[in-house]
Amino acid sequence: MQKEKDTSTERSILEAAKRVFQNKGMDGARMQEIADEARINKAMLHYYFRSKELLFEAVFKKAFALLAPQLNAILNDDSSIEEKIKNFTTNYISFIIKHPYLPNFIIQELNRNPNFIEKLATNNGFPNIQKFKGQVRDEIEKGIIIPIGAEQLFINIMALNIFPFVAKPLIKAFANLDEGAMDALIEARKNEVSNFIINAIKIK
Amino acid sequence: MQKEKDTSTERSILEAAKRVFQNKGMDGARMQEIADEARINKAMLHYYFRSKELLFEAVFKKAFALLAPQLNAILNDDSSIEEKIKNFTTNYISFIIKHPYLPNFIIQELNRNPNFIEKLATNNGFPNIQKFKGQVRDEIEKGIIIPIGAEQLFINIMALNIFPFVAKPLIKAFANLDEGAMDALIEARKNEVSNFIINAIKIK
DNA sequence: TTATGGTTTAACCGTTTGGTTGACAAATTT
DNA sequence: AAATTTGTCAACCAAACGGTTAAACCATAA
Repeated sequence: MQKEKDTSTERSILEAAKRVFQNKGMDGARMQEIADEARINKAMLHYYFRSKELLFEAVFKKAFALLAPQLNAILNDDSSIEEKIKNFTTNYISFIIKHPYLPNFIIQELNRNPNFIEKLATNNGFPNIQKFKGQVRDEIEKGIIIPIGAEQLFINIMALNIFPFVAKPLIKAFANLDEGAMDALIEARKNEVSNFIINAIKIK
Repeated sequence: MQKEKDTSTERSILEAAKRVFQNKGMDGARMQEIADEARINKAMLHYYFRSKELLFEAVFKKAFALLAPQLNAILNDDSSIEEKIKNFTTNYISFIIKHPYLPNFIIQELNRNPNFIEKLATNNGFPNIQKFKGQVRDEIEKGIIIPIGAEQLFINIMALNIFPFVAKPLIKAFANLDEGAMDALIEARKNEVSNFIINAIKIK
């Protein structure tokens, strides 16, 4: 029929699979539901992707490929740490507001199967902390920021940016927030978070 | 046989169910596996808990009941915010090191079924932010800490404490850490995190 | 000793699951 | 236009699933 490698059928399967896997996870997802969502026969899923496992892998890799460049922005960019934190925080939160399912999906499935990350870690473009490490040491030496391990700072930045999306139902309940108030809180974090981090590490 | 409400069988089912549910989640867990783990017949699971759903609820509520008092420590305690942050951080991280599965389990299952939290929110002892809110406003007025929304501060504290456990596989990969190095990093956070937060909010 | 009532088991059941098959339709090649 | 390849479907399958049943088991009370 078509010669394009990306058949329209293949694309609609991937989109449907993305929606279902992200809502229900690997274990909770059903092949029949994905087929219905894509409005095709269940046999087609196997024709294009052979098995549930492989279809899931395709979806997962695509999701991860979306996230990775965002993280490389803070790890491999050349600007100062303060600038990086400001840019990353605004950009990352805007990005996740558009893909709210993403962090949860990746974290959940990586915990289910930690070896999974090895299938990704070999790819080039996989985020790596080396350059960031050097930069942190540099700015500490120059007296720009207080002494802190690059790994700890990196964890803190990730945590403050990602956690609210992951723990949304929990936070909503503890703080008595409805959906709208929670979204407003997250929106405000675009500025709040970078100020918080910079306050914590910058020498005035 | 026994008249105790907590039969040894019931206890061993709950323990087995905890292990299996925490590793595989509600959808990934199998009743047969729980039975094998508890070394009893599968029918016993239904005899004591009627259905998978109810068994899961029992495990989930128990897990949540373990976590809730930890959070109330920071929300409803009377000491100053600085003291609370210091105590909470050390205590909470020590606590989670002993129950590393907990945050992930609760977050994962709450995202799968957000209505679930309503079954818990009615209980007394359910964490609530009201008192903490007043305290934050107070210390801001007195010039002890910088202006910050209580909700934002609460999210930040939760994020910095909990996130590393939730995102462990991801962080390990990005920072090229083996299990031991990662554990050392987390251990160090008992002090790191409270310093970081206090640096960020305290007026010197 | 024998009823009694909670506890435990092996075997079973209907349904759902991921996956397969074989026939057929629509392109592509010859 | 015939032959071949690629795409699509309804029907099917064996295995796994959560849950049930009926009979056995066993400590205690009568």
